[in-house]
Amino acid sequence: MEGKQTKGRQKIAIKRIENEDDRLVTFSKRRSGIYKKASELVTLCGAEVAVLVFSPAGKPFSFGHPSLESLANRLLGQNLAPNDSTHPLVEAHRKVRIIELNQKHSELLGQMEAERDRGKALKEGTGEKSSQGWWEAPIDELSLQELKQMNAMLEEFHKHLYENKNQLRRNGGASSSSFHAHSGHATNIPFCQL
Amino acid sequence: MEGKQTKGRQKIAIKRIENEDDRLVTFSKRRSGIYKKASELVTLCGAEVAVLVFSPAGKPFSFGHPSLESLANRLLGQNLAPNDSTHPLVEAHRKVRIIELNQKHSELLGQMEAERDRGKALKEGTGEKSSQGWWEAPIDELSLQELKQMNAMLEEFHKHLYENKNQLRRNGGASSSSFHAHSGHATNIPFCQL
DNA sequence: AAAACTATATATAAGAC
DNA sequence: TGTCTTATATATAGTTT
Repeated sequence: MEGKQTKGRQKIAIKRIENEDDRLVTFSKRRSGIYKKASELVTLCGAEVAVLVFSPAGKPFSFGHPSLESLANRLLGQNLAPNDSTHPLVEAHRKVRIIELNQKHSELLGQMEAERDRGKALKEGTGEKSSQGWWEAPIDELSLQELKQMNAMLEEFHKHLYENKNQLRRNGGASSSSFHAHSGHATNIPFCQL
Repeated sequence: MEGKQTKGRQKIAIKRIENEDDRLVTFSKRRSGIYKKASELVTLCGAEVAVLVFSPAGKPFSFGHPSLESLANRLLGQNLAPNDSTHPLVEAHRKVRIIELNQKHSELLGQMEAERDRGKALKEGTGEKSSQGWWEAPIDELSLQELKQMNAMLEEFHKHLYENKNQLRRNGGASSSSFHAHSGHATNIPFCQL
């Protein structure tokens, strides 16, 4: 008699969901959906997948088959010998890497500063310049080696997130103010939520 | 009059696809699907997502969100004190953390047993969803500072890509055979188009 | 804030090109 | 491997419990 019980699934535009409640629910539902898809891919094709998600509030969630942690662990775990936590070679390499990064960073800083002054390029450009995701092409060519490094970084990243979240946050203000507006209590972070 | 033109989508069990061709096709299709989902999550909820996938052959693919690199960089940059790269306490704490992670991991392994992926979402098709790059939203919230770091990170990342691309690739042989059928020329990679 | 529940929008298995 | 099509399996928006 009455038309329908519910409106059923409605079409929505792929743009930020303004209503906070809806956004949160959607975030939760879709995150689960992605995990499911990921796990199916693993099972169906024997692939390995890791998914890292940060809620808009800044909380980390992740899913991974051998798992993000697994791979990172294997890597870090090695140097993680019984007595000596950091393998000298690894540390050394890392140090160098960081120094390089900093240099690179400085250079870019200058360029971007100029860029910004000339008219905040990134903000308004918006549309079409993104015809092809920047990660597409290059990533395809990544070596396993690279990926491992990236994984290790993620691991590190996560770890530090926990350690630092509540403590060091006086990093100059600027850097930390961006996201997670509301007090990130985040004392017990769901590490790998399935 | 003939019944149907095709059988349409058929139900399949979530278990390894034995036929290699089918498996590869499925891997490709689903990977794309996951990337799309990931990008939608980013756009809809302002989340940050990174997906890392290894094809059964060992070839890496990924879909990434800026914050990954951005945050990682900020972190690494920190402990990157002028003189001492690894603070003993931090190291110690890390060790414990990893052990915990491993345990956690073992537990989870039992529950999940699969995850994998596939990619490429916004690319080009479907016009409308790409009206706004997935990174737009989150980027808006990023401080210039963040952006700069992110760029540095990406730069570094890409650079290594090039350097290693032709060299270390003997990772088991299998890795190179799978995808990227067409010669990955990829000489001029679109770095980070802002 | 989680489950359940529709009704519908999407993703995709099969094929064909 | 990419692309397209078709018929169907799934994911999920909106609502309710």
